[in-house]
Amino acid sequence: MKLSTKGRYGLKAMYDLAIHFGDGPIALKNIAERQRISDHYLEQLVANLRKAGLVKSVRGAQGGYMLAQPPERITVGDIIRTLEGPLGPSDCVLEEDATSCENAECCVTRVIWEKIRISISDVIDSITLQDMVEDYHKMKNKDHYMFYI
Amino acid sequence: MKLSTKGRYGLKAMYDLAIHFGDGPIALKNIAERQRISDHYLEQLVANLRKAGLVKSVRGAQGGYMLAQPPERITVGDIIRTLEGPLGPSDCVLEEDATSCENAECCVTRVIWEKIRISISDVIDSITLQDMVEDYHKMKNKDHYMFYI
DNA sequence: ATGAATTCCAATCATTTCACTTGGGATTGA
DNA sequence: TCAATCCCAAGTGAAATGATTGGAATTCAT
Repeated sequence: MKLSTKGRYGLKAMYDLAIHFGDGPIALKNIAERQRISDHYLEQLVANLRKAGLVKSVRGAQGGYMLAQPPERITVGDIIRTLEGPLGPSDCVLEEDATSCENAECCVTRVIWEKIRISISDVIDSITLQDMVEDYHKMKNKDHYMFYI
Repeated sequence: MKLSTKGRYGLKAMYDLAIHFGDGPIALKNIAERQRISDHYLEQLVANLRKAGLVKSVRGAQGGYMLAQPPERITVGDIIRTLEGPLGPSDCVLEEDATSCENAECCVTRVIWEKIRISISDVIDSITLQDMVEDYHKMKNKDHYMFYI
């Protein structure tokens, strides 16, 4: 019941881009260093985020990535779903493409999985990158010697 | 972000035992047939549930398993945690043995994982096997030709 | 113009996890 | 006594995970 590194690294990278929103393109190498992620691996994740329209890229020297929309318009759910696929603790309750089960109508355990799925969705859909940026600024004020992560 | 079959099959089996609570020992073979699970695989799961004190066994012919406590005293969370280990979308927020991260204090993404973990716990800790048995009886009344799953 | 920095793309790979299966031994009721 | 059951340990094939490798294309700075 864990998220894979795709979702975890991906959110870190998007958070990093949100902190630097408006600063022009940010090179993947810098994000990978700050967040301590293999840059080649991060590249694969960001490729998916780009295809999903969440980031845009600038090629060539001094190129990099930036959020395709302002931080308040991108939710944690947008990012996690892009990288992990449709959510749900069981295939029979996935947000999309739920595996049809002939007994879905009378499956008592299914009701549980659905509740879990909804509770997770509620959390991730209610948090935007802007919320995270604000958390960052609060933390920065408390302990001014710490850099964000 | 899925539960493994351990948690899913395990909950089905415990639900089956809850339906038959008070009927004496239920053979694993019967549970496996009704729930359409490999019986040898289920055996491994039930072994863990027994070690955790959630079921008790009767050996020999006409033996089987039964809930060690009444259905209202066993939660979905008890079962899932026994079979899947401590919950959490990331190692850094596991219910037990959270991997200590030197930056935990100032990690903004960690806050998200914690919220997800709590929302899942809230769901699974609030549902008992008795709740599921009641769901079963409601469904049975609606469509009396259907057996539970 | 050139070259360094960067994104883009495709393939490969080692390890781990998953979901079982296999093969038996121990216990007990009929 | 034997069939049914629980108990136990090990093995296994397939898939997923989390990368690494190697290079092509693009662009800015000089």
